[in-house]
Amino acid sequence: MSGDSIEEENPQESSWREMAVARSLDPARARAEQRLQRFLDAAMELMAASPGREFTVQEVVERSGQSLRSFYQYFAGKHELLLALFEESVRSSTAQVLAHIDGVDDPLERLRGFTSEYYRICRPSRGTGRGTERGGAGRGVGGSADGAANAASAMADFAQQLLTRHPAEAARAFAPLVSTYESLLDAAADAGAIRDGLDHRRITGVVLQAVMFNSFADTISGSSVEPAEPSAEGLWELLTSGLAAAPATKPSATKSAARRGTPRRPS
Amino acid sequence: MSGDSIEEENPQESSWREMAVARSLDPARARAEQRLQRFLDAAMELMAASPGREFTVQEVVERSGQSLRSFYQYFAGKHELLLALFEESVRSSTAQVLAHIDGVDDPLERLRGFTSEYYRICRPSRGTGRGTERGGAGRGVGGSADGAANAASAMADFAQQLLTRHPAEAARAFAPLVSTYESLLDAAADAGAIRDGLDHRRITGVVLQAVMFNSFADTISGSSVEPAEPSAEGLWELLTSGLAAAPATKPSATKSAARRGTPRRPS
DNA sequence: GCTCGGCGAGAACGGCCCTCTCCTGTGGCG
DNA sequence: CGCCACAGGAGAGGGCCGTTCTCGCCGAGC
Repeated sequence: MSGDSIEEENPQESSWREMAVARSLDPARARAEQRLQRFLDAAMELMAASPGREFTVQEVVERSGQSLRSFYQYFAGKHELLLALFEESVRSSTAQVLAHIDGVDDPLERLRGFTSEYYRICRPSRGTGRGTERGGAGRGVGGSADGAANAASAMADFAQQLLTRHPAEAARAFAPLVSTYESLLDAAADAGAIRDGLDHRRITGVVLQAVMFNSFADTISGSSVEPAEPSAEGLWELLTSGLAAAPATKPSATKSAARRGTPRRPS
Repeated sequence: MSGDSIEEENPQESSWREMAVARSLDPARARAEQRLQRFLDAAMELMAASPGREFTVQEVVERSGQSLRSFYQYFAGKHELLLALFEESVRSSTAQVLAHIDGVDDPLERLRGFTSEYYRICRPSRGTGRGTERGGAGRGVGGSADGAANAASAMADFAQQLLTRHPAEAARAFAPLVSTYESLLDAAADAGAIRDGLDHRRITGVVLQAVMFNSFADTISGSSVEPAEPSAEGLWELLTSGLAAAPATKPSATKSAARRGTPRRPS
């Protein structure tokens, strides 16, 4: 371990040496990264093109205009491609949701905004709106933010698999989202907006899981795909107030939020 | 739709006709049901034997001592076998959980008992305790309750797939559990134990989903597989009380439950 | 005895992931 | 200008799996 010290030499000498090597390697690296990105883009396009369907490696290869051989040079297997896609999706979703609550100051409101926006993102076939069908491919490494966000719902499909079959990698992939949410919880707790004594890490897991897989709840309860919009509010309201009978000492803000959530379905 | 009325004839004539046909078919039907059950049992044994792993049709066929041909006579595909297994698992889980709260009277306590017991059932590798390795196969159709319950955790693995790929069937399979939970909610609401104005159907979906896939929450938050026991209480407590800052009118039970949840990890 | 339906055995097929080999285009070098 | 190294495309092939199909056995009824 830490065996690179074998090659240590004078700092300045090694520095220009590295520079030279880097200059020689840089184009190669750039090309490699672009090729890799082409695979990622192709996969994203496929997921966006027919959501719910599982693409095949062949399709990715064909769409990317590269070869199977190259694919397995860059990814140890299909699984790694999916993992990379998923990581990027989590990263970009986190960024998007953070941007959404950018101007908000109240910690509880920030928590609410984060939750409901993440809910919206994870909702299938209810993305940012635009299709991104033939979106530009081959940007730099960190460029395609909205494409990733759009595919976030399709990602949830894969998230299950990842969560059950490769928990460690899943945890790593979720890390940015988790730490973000946890710090939002911390801030809310510091402000006294939520109760004390909660295990924020665990709450984070429960909430994110519930939000991400909320569509399952609709399916389980048989309400198919209709409800669409209002359940973000409903979920948030359940999350904050719980089921317990109100002791009638709640501040009125809770009340009004609850009222908006459940307007006696006319069905 | 509703096209079976075409074959309607005189009631009495068709009745003895049916009787005769039934008498002729009955042994055949019995044999058929037993064969079918052998497939189901074999699949359950496989799931119990190596949880998490996905069995193959071949394995089921071999273990059941029957032939591939028979398999496809009884099931349109692997998918239908899984669906049958899943339906049975839901049924038996529902029964088991209902039995668990059998002597309880207080509606809120019944709700709590149902929730936490279902949580326990869905917890992976934390079944009723016994292994059921070479459990008896070939009972009647509705007999193998504990085997099904034990495999419930492995079922969750499949539940995801079913929920995303065949929502209608999934909803049908979940129906008994859903209606049971919903009626528990209704009872609790009638007793004033939970707030008014909640959409019980939707709450049912959300809660069942959260409980069933709670292990995902642990994975997401990175707490791996350690937490085991206490989170059933934690989840129930979150569910009833929510996140909102307590107005200091809660009974002290809430406090003590929360304390157990967050012992400041020494890592 | 002879046929006929149920069923086991298992070959065959197609789709998938992945590996491996062949071969071409390209760029550096004497 | 000829040569070599090598990245990368094309695609055949192997293994696994679900699914289908064919064959042959065996017991039951005419």
